[in-house]
Amino acid sequence: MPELPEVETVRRGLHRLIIGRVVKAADSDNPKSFPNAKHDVEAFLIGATVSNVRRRAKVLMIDLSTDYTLVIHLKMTGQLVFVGEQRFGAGHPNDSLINHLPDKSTRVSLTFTDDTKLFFNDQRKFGWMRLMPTVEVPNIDFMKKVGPEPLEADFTPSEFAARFKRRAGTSIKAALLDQSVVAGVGNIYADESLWGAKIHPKRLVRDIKPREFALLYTDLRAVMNLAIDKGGSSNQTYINAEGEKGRYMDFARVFRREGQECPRCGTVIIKFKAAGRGTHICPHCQKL
DNA sequence: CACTTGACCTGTCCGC
DNA sequence: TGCGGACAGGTCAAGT
Repeated sequence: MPELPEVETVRRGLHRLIIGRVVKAADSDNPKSFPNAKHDVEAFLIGATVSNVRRRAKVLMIDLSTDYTLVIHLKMTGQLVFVGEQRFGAGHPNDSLINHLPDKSTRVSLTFTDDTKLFFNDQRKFGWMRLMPTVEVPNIDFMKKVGPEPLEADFTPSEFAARFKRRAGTSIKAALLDQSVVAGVGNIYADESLWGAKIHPKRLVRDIKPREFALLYTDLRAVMNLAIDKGGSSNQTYINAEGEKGRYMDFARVFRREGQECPRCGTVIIKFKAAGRGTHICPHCQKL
């Protein structure tokens, strides 16, 4: 699923819903989804109070009163869904998304002392949840190499352009997807921002002009901020912490719009493979 | 080092 | 209706 805007949407929901709740039980059916030793879970998760919910790149961190943290990566199909005091009534839009939980994709279930629950669902099992000391989180390999947060106020256009230097020989799309260049960009917002900046995804980084980097910086931030505002993109499986879909796909300009007209010039949008991923462009606006 | 490709999984959709 | 293959919001460990 989830790129920065989707993970941020989940974070905001969890921040509102689970802080202060106390963990009573933790169950998992899949060691790869939750590879923690039982004695650690019993010592540092059971009985712990949720103190904060943070995000770095596409990684979520649920901080606990025990100075341990649940670190979570949703990868392609992960969901974190809170089921509260009352479930939705039959006929409610979220009814079918939440009321059946847990289901066959549930990898981890947390139960709080008030009997509310947090489910980690993940159809493809790529995602994971790990319990570790809070001070150790910055030392995991991913955190050490991940690039800056693109939406931070102090992230400048010149820093953005400079981060690409190391990837001069690859395509701009591959570089955008590289989490060590800039944090949080995935396939949807790579395509959307490259369309905004009128850059063909297969162009080499070394051939991108400073003026084009400036446009890409501006559009990437605009697209991600809009996506957060719309609650993310629900292309297939993504839902937020309350089981709701995001609405950014209603605003998408090229992603998954092959065969439809470019909203800027009317040329038919095409799809092909770039950087190993399905890629969408306007062939008139984005020339190689 | 920098770059590309396959692997990790399950489910769905599309063409025959 | 069945079956094979391609494909799906992401990283990694390998290979060159």
